[in-house]
Amino acid sequence: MDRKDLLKIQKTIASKSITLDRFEKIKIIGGVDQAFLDDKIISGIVLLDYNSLEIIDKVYTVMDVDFPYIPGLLAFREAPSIIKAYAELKTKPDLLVVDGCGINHPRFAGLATHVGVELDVPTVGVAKKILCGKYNREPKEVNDLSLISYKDKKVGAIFKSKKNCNPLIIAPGHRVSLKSSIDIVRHCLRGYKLPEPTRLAHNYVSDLKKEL
DNA sequence: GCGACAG
DNA sequence: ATCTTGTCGC
Repeated sequence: MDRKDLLKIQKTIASKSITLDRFEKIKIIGGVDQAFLDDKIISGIVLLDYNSLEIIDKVYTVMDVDFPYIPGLLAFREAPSIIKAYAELKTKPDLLVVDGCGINHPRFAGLATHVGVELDVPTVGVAKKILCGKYNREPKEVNDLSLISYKDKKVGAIFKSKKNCNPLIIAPGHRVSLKSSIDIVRHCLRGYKLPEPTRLAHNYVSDLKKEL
């Protein structure tokens, strides 16, 4: 498959993505992240109780990396491993927080959207850097935000989650509105820059990496 | 043409 | 993402 085929796949993914709230009341939320070890990719998913944000369960998978990192095509590198890890879960979360872009992507099909559509699961994307789009004001005060537009569409928000930390980029992945995406991430903050699902998933895979 | 560019 | 100690600043 050449680049053209991959872009076509992303356009199909984008056409299937939904930016409306199509999820059940959240009781269990999941966070997913990746770590790399040589030519292996480790995906870890952590399930948390949405109210207490306490860990309920964790699963992980290890796969061979078969695609390079190319901005805009991250999903082809990381989604297969995330999907495999998701299949290992006995209990499925009501929504998954993915580290990376959602619809705030050149073709509106970032990693969170890609995974959400392929699994038909509600997802929110949380990235640390902006891939595309523009916003009017840099949020400086904690809890402040500015909406991100791309090709005349509101695709996400740049949000100041913690003092002295760079703002987060929040966007709908699939089956979640922009407003809910922001509310959910806010709910999951516990004094750290990253929301608990993603933060704990990151700690999980980095710990696994040491043990393996 | 030039620069930017999730993890 | 990853390689890595100390260090500046809240």
